[in-house]
Amino acid sequence: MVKRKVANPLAFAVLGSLAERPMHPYEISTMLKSRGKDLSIKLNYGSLYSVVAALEKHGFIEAVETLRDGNRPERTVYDITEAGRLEFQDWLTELLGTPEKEFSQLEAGLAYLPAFPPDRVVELLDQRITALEAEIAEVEGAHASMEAIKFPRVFWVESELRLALLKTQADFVRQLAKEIRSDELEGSVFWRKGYELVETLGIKPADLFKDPVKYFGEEFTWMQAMPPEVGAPEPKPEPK
Amino acid sequence: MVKRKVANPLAFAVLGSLAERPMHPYEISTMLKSRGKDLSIKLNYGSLYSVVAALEKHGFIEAVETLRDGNRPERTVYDITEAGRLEFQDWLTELLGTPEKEFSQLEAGLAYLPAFPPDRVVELLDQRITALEAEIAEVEGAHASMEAIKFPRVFWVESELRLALLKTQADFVRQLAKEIRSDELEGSVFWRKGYELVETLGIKPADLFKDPVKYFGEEFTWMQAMPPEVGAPEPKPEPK
DNA sequence: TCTCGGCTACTCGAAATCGAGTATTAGCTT
DNA sequence: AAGCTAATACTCGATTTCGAGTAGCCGAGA
Repeated sequence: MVKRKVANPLAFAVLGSLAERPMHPYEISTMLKSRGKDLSIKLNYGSLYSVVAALEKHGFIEAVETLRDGNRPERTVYDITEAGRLEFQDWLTELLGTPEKEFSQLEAGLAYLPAFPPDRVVELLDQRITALEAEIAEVEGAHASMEAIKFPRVFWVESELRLALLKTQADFVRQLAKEIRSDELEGSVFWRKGYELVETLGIKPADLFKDPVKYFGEEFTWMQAMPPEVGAPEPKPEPK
Repeated sequence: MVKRKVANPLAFAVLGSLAERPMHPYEISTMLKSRGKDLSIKLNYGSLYSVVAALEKHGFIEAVETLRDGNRPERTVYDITEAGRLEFQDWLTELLGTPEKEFSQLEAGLAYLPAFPPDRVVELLDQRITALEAEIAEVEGAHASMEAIKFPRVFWVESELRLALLKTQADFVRQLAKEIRSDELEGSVFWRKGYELVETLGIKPADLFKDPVKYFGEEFTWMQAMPPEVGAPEPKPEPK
C-alpha cells in the first residue's frame, strides 16, 4: 500500500538474496533460478540491473567491491544496508499480511465471454484445460522429486500455493465448459440464440441489443435496461 | 504468446468496447466501470489514452469525429477497424485458450517465508485471512444483488472465477497457518529452532547455514548441500 | 448570488520495463 | 588446432506505465 521507492517485486528478491550474503547481480539471478524463485518472482535481466541501480540510489544496498577477471565484464558485488533490511522486512510484512488486487489473463478473457459464440468458447476452454493439466502434472512432479530428496516443505510452500490455484482454475474452467455445453449457465440460451440469429439472418450483434424483445420475445425485456448499460441506464442511475 | 503491437490488457478492453459501438476514451472508462470490468482489467487514465493512441497508430481503431462542447476538452470518438476486430478475436482466443504464467504477491512473500520467525508469519497470515474474508463477503454480496435483479451469470462469470480463487487462497493460508502453529509443516522445527538460536545466542541467521550440524545436530546434515544452494530439484523438461 | 465540491475529459513527464544484443572465456569435440 | 556451443555478465534504448495535475462545467446549498 505504501508506495515503495523501488516497486518491482524483483527488488524484493534482490534484497532477500543480499540479506543472506553479498553478491553481484548476475549471481543473484543464477541463485534465484537454482532455487526456483524465478517461478514466483519475475526475473528479467534488464529489470535486474535497473532495479539494483535503483536500490543503490535509495541506499538499500551498497557496492562493496568490484572484481575484474581477465577481460570479462566487471562484477560489482553488493551488500544490503540496514535501511535495506528494514525495507525487506516491511515489504515481506505487506506481501504476507495484506492481499493486493491482482488481475489474471483468464479473468480478462471471461469478462468478454459473450463476444464469441458458445461453441467457440467451449472449444477454447477445453484447450485451456489440457494445458492446465500438463502444468499441474509438471508441478506435482517437481513436488514429488523435492519430497524424494527430503527437501523440507517450508522452502517451497509458494509452489504449493501455485498448485492449489492452478487446480482451482482447472476445476472452474471444467465446470464452466460443462455449464455452457448444457445451457445451464444463465443467459446462455440468449447467448446461443443471439449468435444463431447473427448467422442465419446476417444481422450485426450490436443490433440485437437495440431491440431484444423483437428478436427474443417478452422474456428478454430486461435486456433493454440492463446490458450493456448495467447498473447505470441512461434515465436514472441505479444504486449499487 | 504472440507479442502484440499493443500489449496492455486495457487495450483489449478498449477493442472490446469499441466493437460494440463508437465511443470516446473517457466514455470507455465510465462504461468499463459501470459494468465492473475494471475489476477484471486494470484501468488507469494515463494508460487509457496512451493505449488508445497506440491502437490508432497500428490501425486497430480510428477517429471518427471530434466533438467540442463549449470550452470543454475535445472528445475524440473512435471506432474499431476490421484489423482491430481480428486483433480482438485473436486476443480473446489467446486469453481463453492459453494459460499464461502469472505472479502473485502472496507467492512472492511465501518464497521468503523463512526470513521471518514462525510466530510473526502466523500473525501476518491471520491478518491476511481476515482481509480475505472481508473481500469474499463483498464479492458474494455483489453476486447476490446481481442474482436478485436476474442479471444472467454469463455476464459476470469472471467474478465467479475471482471468488473461487479468493476462497482457494483463504483456505490455503488457513491451512498453512495451522501447519506452522502445530509444527506439522516439514522443516518448521528447524525454522523455529533456528530463530530461537538467533535470539538466545545472538548469532546471525546466515551463520546457521554455514554450519548447520553444529547448531542442529546430525539430523540436518542435508542442509549443507541443499539450501540455500538447492541443486536442481526441477530438472526442467524441455518439451518445445 | 456565490462558492464549493464533484464530475468530465484529458495531458504530461519521470520512471520503469523488457527483450534483444554484445563481448569474453571455458570446455568440448573433430 | 580450429571451431563450436554454452555460460558469464552485463548494456541499451525504445516503448510503456502511471499517478498527479489541470481546467472547464454543473448543481446544491448558504
